[in-house]
Amino acid sequence: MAVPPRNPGSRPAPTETEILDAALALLDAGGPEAATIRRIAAAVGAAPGTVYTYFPEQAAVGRAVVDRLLGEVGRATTGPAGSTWQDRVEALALGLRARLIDHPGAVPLVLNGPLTGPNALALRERVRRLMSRAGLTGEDADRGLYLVSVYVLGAVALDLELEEFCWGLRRVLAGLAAWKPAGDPN
Amino acid sequence: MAVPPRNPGSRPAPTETEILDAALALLDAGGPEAATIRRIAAAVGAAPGTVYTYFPEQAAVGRAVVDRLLGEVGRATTGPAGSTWQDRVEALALGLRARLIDHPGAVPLVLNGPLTGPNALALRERVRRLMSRAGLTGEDADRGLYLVSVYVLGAVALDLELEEFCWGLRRVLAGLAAWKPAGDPN
DNA sequence: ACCTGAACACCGTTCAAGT
DNA sequence: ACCTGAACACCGTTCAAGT
Repeated sequence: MAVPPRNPGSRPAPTETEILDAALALLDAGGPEAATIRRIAAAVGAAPGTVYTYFPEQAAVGRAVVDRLLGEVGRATTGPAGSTWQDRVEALALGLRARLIDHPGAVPLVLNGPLTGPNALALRERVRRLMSRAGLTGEDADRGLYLVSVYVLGAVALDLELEEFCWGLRRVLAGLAAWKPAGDPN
Repeated sequence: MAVPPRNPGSRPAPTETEILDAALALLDAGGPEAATIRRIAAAVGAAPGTVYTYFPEQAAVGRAVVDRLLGEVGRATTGPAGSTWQDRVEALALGLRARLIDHPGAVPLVLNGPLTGPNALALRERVRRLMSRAGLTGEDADRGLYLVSVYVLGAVALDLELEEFCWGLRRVLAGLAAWKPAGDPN
């Protein structure tokens, strides 16, 4: 019953990245229920307990997957220089929507978590700056950010088509634009 | 080892209502993970398998709980006769928010389901009629309904305070009101 | 220091057996 | 016809034991 230190000739110790890759693949293939610790471990050729070397609990794996997706949104969305804040926020919202639709199994993870990973915070800060450029400062900028976040997450959870999504998003952004300034209705 | 047909002197066979009561109580007390089939059965003094006499699977219990909550929203919200459609929609939105905040453990159930129970459909029809009164007809009424639903669910998922919630909701309704009509900005 | 794999305390769901 | 409770195939998490 001698146990080889690691499966001989097989993979070396898994990377945190490999674990997240496996988790996302399971999520994509089998929905939110499929990314179990045991299956993730099996996918990287390790014992279940090994996952706990990298993450303190199952939920932490989910949070890391979510933050990776948010990082991709931030990296993929580079607004054209001359665009308005609405266009830039819309681009980020569409990017987030696209990532979530690519990985529907991850949507429940996004809806449950408090979204406090580093990429989440960076994205939040970025949108806050766009909001303030729109005249929404301080608390109003935060509220505007919440409004947009809420809209995107809810729209994905309710399976809005792209057309409906854009229809509503523009309405939301119009509502925000009309708020502070004295109204310049062109 | 003779087994009495039912726990002697104890409860008779559980009602569907009793099962839903127990599920909601567990949800309230212990969050979304707590309402397991086994615990629901224990709470009504029945064997686990008994639950399957009433519901074909665990998810069906969750859907029934959600539809009960939506029914309460509809029954509790009777708009004052002379109010505008915005006021009525806002009242329904606030009612839904209140129910969900009373039962936070049920929020994930609302976000996952397709919301097709009878009470969900009735509520949907009611909001659709309000929307059409606002000049949003046909597809636009549906989109407006989606927009409001999306907003409420997302706002609850992200823990918006009442003040933020109303701030955003009015912005959303203003965006809707400004859509079809030629604009009567008072 | 890190990994294994057995063990613990749970799950949802099914179904033969009882009444 | 309906309910029981054992059984099956899973879970997340812990931890002694090995290297």
